[in-house]
Amino acid sequence: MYTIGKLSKNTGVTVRTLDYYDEIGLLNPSSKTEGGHRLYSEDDVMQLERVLALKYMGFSLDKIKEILGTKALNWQESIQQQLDMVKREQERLKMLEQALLGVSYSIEFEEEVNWPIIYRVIQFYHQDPEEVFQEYNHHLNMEEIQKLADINAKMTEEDIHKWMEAIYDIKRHIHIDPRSEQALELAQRWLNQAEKMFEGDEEFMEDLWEPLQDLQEGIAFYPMDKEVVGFLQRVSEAHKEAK
Amino acid sequence: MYTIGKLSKNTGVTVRTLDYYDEIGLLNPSSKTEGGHRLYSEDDVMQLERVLALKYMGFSLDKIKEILGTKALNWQESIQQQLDMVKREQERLKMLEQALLGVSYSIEFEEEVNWPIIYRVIQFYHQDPEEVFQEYNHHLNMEEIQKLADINAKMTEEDIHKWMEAIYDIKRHIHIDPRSEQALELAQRWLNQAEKMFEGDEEFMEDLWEPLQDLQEGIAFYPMDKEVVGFLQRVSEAHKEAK
DNA sequence: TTGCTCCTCACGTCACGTGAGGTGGC
DNA sequence: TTGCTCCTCACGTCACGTGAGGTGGC
Repeated sequence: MYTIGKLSKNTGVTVRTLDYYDEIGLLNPSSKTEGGHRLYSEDDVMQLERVLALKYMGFSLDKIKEILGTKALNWQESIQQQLDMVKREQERLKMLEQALLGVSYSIEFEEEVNWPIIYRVIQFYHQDPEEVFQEYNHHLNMEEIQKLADINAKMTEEDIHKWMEAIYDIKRHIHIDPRSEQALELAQRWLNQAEKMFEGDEEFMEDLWEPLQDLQEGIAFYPMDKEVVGFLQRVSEAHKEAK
Repeated sequence: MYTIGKLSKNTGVTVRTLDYYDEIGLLNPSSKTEGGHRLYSEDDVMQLERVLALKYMGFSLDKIKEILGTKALNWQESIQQQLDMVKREQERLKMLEQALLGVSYSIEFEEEVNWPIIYRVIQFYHQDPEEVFQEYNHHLNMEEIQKLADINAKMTEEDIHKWMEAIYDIKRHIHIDPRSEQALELAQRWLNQAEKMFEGDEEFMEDLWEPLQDLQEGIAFYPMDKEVVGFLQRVSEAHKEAK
């Protein structure tokens, strides 16, 4: 038999927590002293261990009560629900991370806080992953949109950084002579990063080039915009002529 | 000027939420009617948009109030803090996911809920990722422990499933003749999966073989245990002799 | 004037933390 | 008997949701 204090010390759970579990009927001590002090048996300790295990698995106390109270419970179903929740949360965090990185890099490259850009980044990541690219649905079929979403999801921190760096560099030199060495270099750097992200799938990149042209206030491929697309086209044409 | 209802409709934020933001001083309407109804200006709308953007980035309302109230705020620092939080949370979810999968597969293969195994899985994932493998620190150096932790972190759902399947199959046939075809097949299946997880780094696998031998009640490489290690050794020796 | 909108309380949420003021147990 | 442990309230947390009961505005 353990007093509440002993049990607390042995398990690392606070007295208040045990008190609360008693209050909500999750773990009632199997006996009490005459004075009303709680006494926990070995079975109670086992029950507590089960509670803690389920808590670690992310179940709510209500759900734990249900799970431990039901004999023929469908464990696999409960676990599957938890797994679904974990996966949704992981996706949400992934988007949040990309949004934060996007905002961070935009501040880094622009050297000031640009609210419209923050809104665009947020909007971009706020939607459902697949909805983001729906604006291309005039040009691309579902399979291609899925491919785009996958590429986006796979972008690492470094990818996002390099991608934004390349584009901001172009924005800073948007008016230079497209036939110059520097212009070619800027375009080349952009292309290298694009190829890395698209894993060398040049065919798909070419398919995307057309929709990019009438990218209006499109926010996909942030921070690409019409100016940058225009620059890349000028350089590309200048390069073709030179050959 | 917008009434609270109009603003609510335009932004999708509930009236109660705007009411609350007024209450905590996060967004006070810039004017009121004689009767006390709130009137929001265009500037107020802008402020609300900023609040929503920051909220999406995961900041608390208190923190948002601080960010929007300070002129020369260190944005990068705040964003970095958020990113750190996101990363910690992602790690936690990754461990939670692996623990849930471990429990799910243990129920699937054992066809019943085995609490001791659940505790072991939970304990295994409950620790800090690198602490988990500290029990090998007599045999491995820090670099190798890090390598082990990396391999563990990279295990996909399918890896966990196949790994556990291979081991449970061995447990079910633990007493068969190590020279039999079936024993060789079981060992081979285990080896294939191990090689896949270790990305063919056979040298490292051999370094691990020794510590595995005196795996006491070790919980790493769950659900490996001494019995399984013994089986694999018997098969390996029988195979060498046969050659 | 009649709806509709808006107002201000006020309680509930989830899993406890943090006291307060009083008593049990060795 | 003296500390220490334990007891039962009771408020606070975070960002609102959900009423209740009453008034403003076109």
